[in-house]
Amino acid sequence: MQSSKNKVSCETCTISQLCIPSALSENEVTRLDGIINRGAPIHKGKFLNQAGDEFKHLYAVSTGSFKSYTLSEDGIINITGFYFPGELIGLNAISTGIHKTFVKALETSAVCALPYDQMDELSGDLPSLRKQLMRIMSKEIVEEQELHILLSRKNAAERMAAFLLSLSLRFKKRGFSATTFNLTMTRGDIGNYLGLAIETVSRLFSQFQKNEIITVSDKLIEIVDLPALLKLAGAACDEHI
Amino acid sequence: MQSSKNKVSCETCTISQLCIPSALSENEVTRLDGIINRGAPIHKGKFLNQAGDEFKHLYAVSTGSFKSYTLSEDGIINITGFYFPGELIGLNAISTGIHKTFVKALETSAVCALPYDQMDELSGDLPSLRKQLMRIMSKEIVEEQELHILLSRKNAAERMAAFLLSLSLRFKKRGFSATTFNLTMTRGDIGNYLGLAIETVSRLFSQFQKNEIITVSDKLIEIVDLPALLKLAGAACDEHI
DNA sequence: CGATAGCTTGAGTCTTATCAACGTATGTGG
DNA sequence: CCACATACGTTGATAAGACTCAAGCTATCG
Repeated sequence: MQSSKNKVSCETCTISQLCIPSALSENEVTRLDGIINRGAPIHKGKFLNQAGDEFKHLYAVSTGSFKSYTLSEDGIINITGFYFPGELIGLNAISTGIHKTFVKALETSAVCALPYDQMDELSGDLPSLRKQLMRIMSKEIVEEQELHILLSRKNAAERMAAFLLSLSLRFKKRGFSATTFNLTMTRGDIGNYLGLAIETVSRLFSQFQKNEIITVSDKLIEIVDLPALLKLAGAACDEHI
Repeated sequence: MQSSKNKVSCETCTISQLCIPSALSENEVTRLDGIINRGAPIHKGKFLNQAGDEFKHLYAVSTGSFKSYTLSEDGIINITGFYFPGELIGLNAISTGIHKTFVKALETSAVCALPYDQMDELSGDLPSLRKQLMRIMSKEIVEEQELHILLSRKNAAERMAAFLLSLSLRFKKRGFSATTFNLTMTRGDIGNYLGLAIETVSRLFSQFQKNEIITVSDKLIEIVDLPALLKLAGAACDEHI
C-alpha cells in the first residue's frame, strides 16, 4: 500500500516514546530503522488495507487517525477500533496472514510500514524488541477485555464517558490537550463502536453539554468537568489523575 | 501456584495439536518440554492466580476448565473468559507483569506451567516457537474483537446462540461431542460474560428448548437443531459446517 | 445552488433489566 | 438422618433504557 520506500528514523520521531522504540537501546533503534519505510500520505477515506489483503506489514501510525472495521456478508459494518499516532495496526492479522478488517483514514494520515517477516527475524536477535512486541500485543488484549467489560456491563452514558476519557488520555500522551480535541470520527462511527444507535450518541452529547460536563461544537469537544466524566465512567480511569 | 515440578512431555500429550507444540518440530518440542512443569490438580473453586499476583508463568490448560474475571473496587465481578484444554491463560498479564484477573477452576483441573522468561528466551532461539506465540496472541485479539462485535450489535438470543456454538466448536476440536456437552459454568457466569441478566439466560435456554433447537437438563446441553442455531447466531460460524 | 452526508430532536415501541416469588440441589451441623 | 442454610435456577409482572421511525437542520462539495 505504501508507494515510496523512503527511509525514516525512529530516533528523530516525536512519538517514538509511544511506539515500538520506547523499550529499545540506541543501537537497537538503529537496526529497527533499517527495516522501516514511510509510506505516502493516505488521504481521508482511503484504505490502508482492505479485508482479504495479504498481511505483509504492521503499520505504526505516524500522523492522523484511522478506523478499522469488518464488513459482514449482509453488508453490516462493525467498527473494531480507532488508531492514533504511535499505535500499531495489523496485530490481528498475524494469526492468519490475511487481513480481516478494512482500515480507513479518518483524515489525511501517514504510517510507517514494518515488514513483518523482517520484524520477526530481527526480534530473534533483539530480546528487547521481542519483549516489546509481546507487551504491545498483550496490552491490546487487555484493552479489548476492558472494552468487553464496558459493553457487557455499562449503560449508554457510561460507555460514552469512558470513550471520551479514552480519547482524552490518548491525546494527552501525545502532547495534545487532554480537555479540548477534535473528533475525527463521525457520531455514527462512535455509536457503531460502542454498540449504540447514532441518535443515542447525539442525545448523550446534548445531555452531557446540558449538564455542563462537556461542550460540543460540531466535531470539537471540550471536557469541562473531568471529575464528573470520570465518575460517570466508573473509577477505572486513574491514569487521568 | 504449581507445587510439584514433575516434568511432562508435550510429545505424548493428547491435546498438543491444539496447544503451542502444533507448529513445532520434534526437536523443538523436546526443548519446549525442558521448561514445562505440570502443576498439582486444582480443585473446583480454587484459584490458578489472583489479581495482584506477579506474572511468572503462562498456563496451558491440560484438563478441566477455568473462568477468568476482574473484580472492581465496588465488588462488581466481570467475567472476561472461559478456558478449556489446550488454551493459554495469562497472555493479558505480559504487558504489566502483574495479573489483573482472577482465574478460578470451574471443575477439578490441571495446567502445564510455562515459565515466561524461559519461554521468551527459547523463542529467541526457535523461530517457530516465536511465530507460534505471536499467532496465538494475534488469535486472542481476533477473538476479543469478535466478542466486541457480538456485544455491540447482537441481541440476547443471538449472543446465546453464538456462545453455545463457540463451546460446541471448542469441544469438537478437543475430540468431544459437538452436540452434547456439560456446561461447567453457571447461568450467572454466562450472563455476566455475555452482558445479559441471569434471568434472560434462563429464559433463553427455555425458549431454545421450546423451539426444539436444544435440550437442556440442568448443566447438560444437547444441540438438536444446529442449522437453526447457526442461523440465529448469524452465518459467521462456517467452521461448523 | 442543489445534492449529499452528517447531525439533532421528538414520539412511540420493544427488548431486556429489575423485582419478586418459588423451586431444586447440595452440603452441614445438630 | 433430618432440618436448615446456601447457591443456583426458573418463571411471571413491571418498568426503564435504548432503538426505531420520522422530520427537519447544518455543513460541505461539486
